[in-house]
Amino acid sequence: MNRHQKEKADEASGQGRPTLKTLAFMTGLGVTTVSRALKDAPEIGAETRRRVQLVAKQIGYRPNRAGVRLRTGKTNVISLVLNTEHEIMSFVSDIIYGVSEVIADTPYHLIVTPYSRSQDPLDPIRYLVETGSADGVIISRTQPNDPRARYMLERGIPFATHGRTDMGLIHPYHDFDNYAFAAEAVRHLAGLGRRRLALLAPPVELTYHGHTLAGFADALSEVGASEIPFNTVSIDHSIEQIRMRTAQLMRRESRPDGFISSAAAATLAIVAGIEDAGLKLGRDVDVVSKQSSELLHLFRSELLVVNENFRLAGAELARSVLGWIGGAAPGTLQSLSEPGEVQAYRRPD
Amino acid sequence: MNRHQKEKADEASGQGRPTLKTLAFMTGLGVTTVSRALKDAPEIGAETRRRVQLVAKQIGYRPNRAGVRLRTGKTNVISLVLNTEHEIMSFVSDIIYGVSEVIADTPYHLIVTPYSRSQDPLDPIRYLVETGSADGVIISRTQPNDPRARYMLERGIPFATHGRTDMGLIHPYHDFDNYAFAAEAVRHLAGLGRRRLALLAPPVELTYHGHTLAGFADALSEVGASEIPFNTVSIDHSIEQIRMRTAQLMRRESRPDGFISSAAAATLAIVAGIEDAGLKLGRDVDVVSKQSSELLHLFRSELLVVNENFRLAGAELARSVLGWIGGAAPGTLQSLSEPGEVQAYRRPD
DNA sequence: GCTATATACTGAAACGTTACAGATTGTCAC
DNA sequence: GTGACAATCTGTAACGTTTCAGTATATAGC
Repeated sequence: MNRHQKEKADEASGQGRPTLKTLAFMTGLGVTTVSRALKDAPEIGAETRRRVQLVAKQIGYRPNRAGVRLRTGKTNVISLVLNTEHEIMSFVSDIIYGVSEVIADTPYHLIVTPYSRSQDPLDPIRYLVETGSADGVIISRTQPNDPRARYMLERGIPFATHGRTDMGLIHPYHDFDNYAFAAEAVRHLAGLGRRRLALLAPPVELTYHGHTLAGFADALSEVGASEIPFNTVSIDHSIEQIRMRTAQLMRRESRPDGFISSAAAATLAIVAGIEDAGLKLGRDVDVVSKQSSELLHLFRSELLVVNENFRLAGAELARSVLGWIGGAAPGTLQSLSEPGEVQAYRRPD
Repeated sequence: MNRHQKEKADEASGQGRPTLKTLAFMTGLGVTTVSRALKDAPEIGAETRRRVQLVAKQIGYRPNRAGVRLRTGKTNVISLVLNTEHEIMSFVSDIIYGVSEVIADTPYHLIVTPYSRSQDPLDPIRYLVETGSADGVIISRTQPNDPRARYMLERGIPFATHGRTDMGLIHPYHDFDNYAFAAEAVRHLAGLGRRRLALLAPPVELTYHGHTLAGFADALSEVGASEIPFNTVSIDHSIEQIRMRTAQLMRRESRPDGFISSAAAATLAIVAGIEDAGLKLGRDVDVVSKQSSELLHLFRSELLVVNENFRLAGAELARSVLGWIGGAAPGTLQSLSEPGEVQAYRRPD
């Protein structure tokens, strides 16, 4: 053993985190061989492969992310891009948990990339792409003509959108079927004898605003009910504004006898507005609302709810992005979640 | 210009992402000089420094994270470690937004590291430390004797805890003053003539369980009120269980005339339980609850609330970790957030 | 006994960065 | 004119990984 080799050995047996060099020294092989043995390359003997993998497991070898990333450009990172002002609360944590669930036994890390209202929504995307900070991206608040999706499609970076686009371009997405939700809600209200329905919709710029309106309109004509316009507010407005507008609406002669709400927080405001006007839920008016956690029935037992599972959405989105990174065709990574039945309150046993 | 230099130049002017080499070529300097000029090293001439920085800005140079990380070990990552089952929803997103706000104009990225109930809470921490995946860590669900804090303290990795420990060890934290919250709540209820108070506390293993109980007990004896034990459930229990236990309690002869609740979701269950027992909020019993968003008053206007700002907590936690990374003394990075007044509902104008 | 070919392994280079150890000037004291 | 010293800049090596271009040995064909 010459001086050069001696030094190498000394380094490799040092107590720092084990590297390929450590493994190479311990097995008596070259780093190249070790590197290949660990990824089951065919040109490595079966016996050697097993031996290397055994030693690696024994000493708890874990590839250095910076080394891999520098050499290959692979970051092993998925970025979830969030709007810090608009995103509804519970929504966010559920999505995060869903994503986490899926990437838990992969080498991927989840980084949260925020942007605020004041910024161009493209800013964080540009940052991610320009700096190569992620292998895949998940975005929400998807628009029919979404510049972010277009941008990422142009650059060839894998992504998935929460909600669909409408640009004639194919990309992975997960969406809740808001057309079906609105239509079912209308039918349910019609079944209760309600005939004059108001819709508190998502903000116009988002794709699912259109879906929701279409489901609402189609079912209205199907059941022969009519719409009471309520489009001066959306679920993005403040609780106070929604409450006030609802109260105003309910004091009119031509008030609705049914509401459909696209978000649980907004529903609280609607109910408050209804009661501000001196009317009673279940008697003067019925409300069907989406919710993502089972809380609305505690709020008012007269509420009618449809559940939207955001944890599932997060999981599906993560699966889609990983699939695209893994080489699957984007068109095969799209999913739509169907709403369950409209649920009335059932008293606990 | 010899062949060797020519090649270098060709590479450096290529259209890939600019690196130090690109800058070195453009300015006619060496990479070492450029590297130093960018970080304002004193041995670089003022004029050169300006020139390099100007060019860097012009062509949008951004240091390659993998390069820095490999060379220095600095990850520029803060990890937020979350329990995917227990963490209350809105809570999580607010903390994330708070952290994001603070690290927005730093080179730091936020990664979310989840762990589930089935796992040892130390697992994710060990992973982060062993793989050197983060420069700083934020943990929640802090316990009086917290193995995670102890572990990180031993390894010398900067972290901050949401909630305090009680091990005689010094580390950064941010906490809400739950002692003051419980005490104020008791005083407020006593002021309304309530004398028999029940507390729905945090789970026993968390540090703030103790704080809350202490504030509750101290104020009880101060105002001469008594406790109706309600310790078969905590805010970690399911909505259904809390509701059922509350209803049971309220049907007893010795029922409380006041409740204090440490979490908004649990408060919904308490109110439901109260009403299940045929009693009326504000008449038979008053409830003081913490909340992190202004929703409880919409739920029942009779509720009394104290606000806890989790976005602020996230921001403080991020500042603490960054401070520690930056070399500040851990003991100077501790903060306690005082609760505001107990708020009754005020009708909107 | 020779070449061709497959098998199993290896060293060197490169990704972008920073730290170390110089190298080249110019200035000043004497 | 010489030595000392500060000011400013530079090349090389290293972090851990993968890829490229081999090398060495054994097997087979003829």
